[in-house]
Amino acid sequence: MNPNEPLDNALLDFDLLSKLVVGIGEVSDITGVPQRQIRYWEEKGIIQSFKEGEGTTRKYDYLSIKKILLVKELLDDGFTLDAAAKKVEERMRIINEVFKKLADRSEPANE
DNA sequence: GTTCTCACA
DNA sequence: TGTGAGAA
Repeated sequence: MNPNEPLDNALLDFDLLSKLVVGIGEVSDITGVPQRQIRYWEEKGIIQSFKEGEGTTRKYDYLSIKKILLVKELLDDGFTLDAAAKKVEERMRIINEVFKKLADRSEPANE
């Protein structure tokens, strides 16, 4: 973990992460958070998922997974869901900005 | 495999 | 706040 973050590596990660879409089962396996808990948090509104097309199963993208991971850490730090939700929202704001920039770089209109 | 609701601690 | 079980 160097203090400087090479954008080249970030671009590779972004391409991979942006395509990462999994169900609640995968998310629970990756994050280590039980499905009930994930649904529970979503029920509280601290995280949100999306249905793909007319499907019923929840789909989680990297941002959602990141949120779940963040909430998990926050809760472990002694925060409540409400407190964690606030911090998560602020964090997501920054992450969204970075992703937007990454997306812009990842889609060069021309060589 | 997933979803939901009811109930309990 | 988080989990159990049953049912679809």
